Amino acid sequence: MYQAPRGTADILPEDQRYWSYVASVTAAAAQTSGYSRIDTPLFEDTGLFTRTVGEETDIVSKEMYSFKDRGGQEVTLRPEGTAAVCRAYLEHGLHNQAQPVRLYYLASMFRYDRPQAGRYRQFHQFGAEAIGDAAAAVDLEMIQLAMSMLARLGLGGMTLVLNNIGDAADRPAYIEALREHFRPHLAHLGPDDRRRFESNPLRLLDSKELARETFVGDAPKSTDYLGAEAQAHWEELVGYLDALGVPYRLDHKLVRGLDYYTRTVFEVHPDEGGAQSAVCAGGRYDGLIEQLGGAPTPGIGFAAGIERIIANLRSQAVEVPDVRPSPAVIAYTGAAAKTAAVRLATELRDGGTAAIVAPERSLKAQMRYASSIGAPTVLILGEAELAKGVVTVRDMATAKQREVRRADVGTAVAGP
RNA sequence: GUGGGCGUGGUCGAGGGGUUAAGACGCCAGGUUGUGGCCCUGGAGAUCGAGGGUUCGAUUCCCUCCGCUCACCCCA
Repeated sequence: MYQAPRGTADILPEDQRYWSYVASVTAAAAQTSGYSRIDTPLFEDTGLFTRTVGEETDIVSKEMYSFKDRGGQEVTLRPEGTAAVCRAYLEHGLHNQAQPVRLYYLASMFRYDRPQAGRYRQFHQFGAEAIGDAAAAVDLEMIQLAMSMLARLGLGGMTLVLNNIGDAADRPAYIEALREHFRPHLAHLGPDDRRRFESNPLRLLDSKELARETFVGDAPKSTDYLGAEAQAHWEELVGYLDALGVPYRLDHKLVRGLDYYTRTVFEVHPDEGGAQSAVCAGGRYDGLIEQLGGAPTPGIGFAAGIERIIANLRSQAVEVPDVRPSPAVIAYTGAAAKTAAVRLATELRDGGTAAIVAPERSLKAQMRYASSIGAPTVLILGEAELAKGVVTVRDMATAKQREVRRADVGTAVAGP
């Protein structure tokens, strides 16, 4: 027997309601903030990701679904959305439109990870990007979009975590300061953390092994190493958040895994959550467009994990409407009635009324079938009805039924 | 890639080295003459993840592999 590939999942009819709910609510939230939908290809040139996300990041170095197509092109199933949106922004000259350009997407992403709770190899993200405006007000807008989207979904207990990792120019001094700070403790570090010390000292800040160590809490803060402009930008953003009463938690240990982030970085976590719990994460990427060959252009965005959002909808028991159809069922007895049943079903569908013909069983079994699929009404066609030119219309909720002339069935079923 | 837990019919889930492997849900059919949801009865459906080993005999013990799952790395 075949199984779905590791880390992938089938979305069965009974679960579809969560997906359509999330799709419609997130789209409405995005549009309320002025964001337009964009869709980009499922795969891209591999170089798009290696150059933007970062060669040394785990995403690029070990998690990409890359392959060579029949023409010899190196392509990769997209592991994240921002790079592709920026590519499209440049490719279609969106920098010639009024800036900033506000875009959102809802799409599958692919990462070759070991699956665990809240993490899949094929997963889905809602993402929003605002490209072409460096103003702190846009940072605020992006954060508000993330938070309002979660609120619209009916999710509570979400905490915004915020930090500022400075501009690319600020980074070297900060990294050096971190190394200085951790160097005396090198002897106490495990192999993973020694590796971090060398490759990416920022990662030491969110190391789980070191989470209890006081010398991590005492580590230098990136916000103390901001250049003048980044500092002003940061103070403006925090000022907005405070003025508007947006609750947030400043976390100097929040660093993000992708190379392109600058200045503002943020995540949203449920207060109750397991290991892989962030539902939203994002930040500013002021160097990315330029890195892709465009003019220096600021940008900011975030992505939300749909599977994680749905997990929270379930755990918080948020009411989500069922989207499965509930067609009228046409029951019949006798061979002659079958043709009449098929004809009636056709007419109803042509008139826009959902209708199906019951499976060929006893009337009792047809009724049971109609009941179990949640049919609101059953239309019964038997010898008696055929002879009289009527259809028996049974309301399944009230168990009341009446005879309706054949010609009037369409309006009787469709009407309230 | 590393480590822990698990792997019995569609689903959940007992059991146990030896005649026909419980039960529940679901599915199908009946409970008289053309009618659902409750109830009752019956039925179909499992080579007990795969391969190998120990044994007179294994689904039950051992090994390997595969899969699921949780955690690490990392991340939505």
